[in-house]
Amino acid sequence: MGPILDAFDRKLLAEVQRDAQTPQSELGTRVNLSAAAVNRRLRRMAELGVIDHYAAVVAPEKVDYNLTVVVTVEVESEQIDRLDEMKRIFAACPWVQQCYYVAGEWDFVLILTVQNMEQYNELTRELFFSNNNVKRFKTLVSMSRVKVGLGVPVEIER
Amino acid sequence: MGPILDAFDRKLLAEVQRDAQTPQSELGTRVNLSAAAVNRRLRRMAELGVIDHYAAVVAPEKVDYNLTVVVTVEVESEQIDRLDEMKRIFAACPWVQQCYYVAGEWDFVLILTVQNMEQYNELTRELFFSNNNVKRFKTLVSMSRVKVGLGVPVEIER
DNA sequence: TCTGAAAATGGACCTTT
DNA sequence: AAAGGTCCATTTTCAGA
Repeated sequence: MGPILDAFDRKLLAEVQRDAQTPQSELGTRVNLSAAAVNRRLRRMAELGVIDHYAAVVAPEKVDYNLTVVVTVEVESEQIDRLDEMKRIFAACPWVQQCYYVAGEWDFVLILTVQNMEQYNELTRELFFSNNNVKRFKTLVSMSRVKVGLGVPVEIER
Repeated sequence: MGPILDAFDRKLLAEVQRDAQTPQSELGTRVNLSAAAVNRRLRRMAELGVIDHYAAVVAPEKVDYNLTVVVTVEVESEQIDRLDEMKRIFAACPWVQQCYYVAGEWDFVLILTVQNMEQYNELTRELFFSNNNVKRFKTLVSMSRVKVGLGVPVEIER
């Protein structure tokens, strides 16, 4: 599978990851391409799945979600179907923004966005205490969201 | 303080967090509002900063970024300016997608997106080993990104 | 809420390499 | 062929009545 993206594509990706509202004509002047070419390239990358989707990014604190919590979880059994069950539960929880199944000292890492500690306490009961496959979990309360994004550094060479 | 969002706003937010490309007319039929009303509400939320920005979401694996790593970091000194320096460094690193300053057993949690282990090794040298304020750090390699998003569960009641 | 203007997208078609 | 550019139709956004 050859390189799918050229330098134009990468520059465009960097731009639309930062701000997807920029008109294609403006993107064109920035990367030195006509608006039509920009349009074709963006469409192509969407079709390839390189661009998965476009999304509005909401500021949690503006909607009273002031608490971000990182939780590490160790499981009791690593049996496939029990793991799948946990993944399903975590993924389905609206307060769980991210869930990674990891190798290392822990089995899962979760990023939760909640309104307050009380809400988090409720969630711990729901997600961890009442789940008999959770051996232990550790809570790290975020005091500052230093950097928050999902971007991919497509234009970086190394 | 917090701007008031009604049920329409919340439903709209949920929609555009999922997919920001949906035409406002279509959003209108979904939430039972005219396209113009949808337009005004979205604009208002953008002005209030509730909607911070719009972004293209790139699929990392399609651009050869197949490795997600969660790193916990403990610092040597919690002196303000040394912490600020670290935050600055972490935030400036293109491979660092997220950085949380946390309370608990660790001081920082980082989410990194890299192409391979070799690249991660280089980064550990750059970010951790060569930083004399890093006391220790722990690496958790993601085997599966069970859920990945930045959404806020605005439409959930509790 | 409706109407219409302005802007942006996306296709047709031709040119360049 | 593959990709760019120009032009034009269609769709979408957005302001005024």
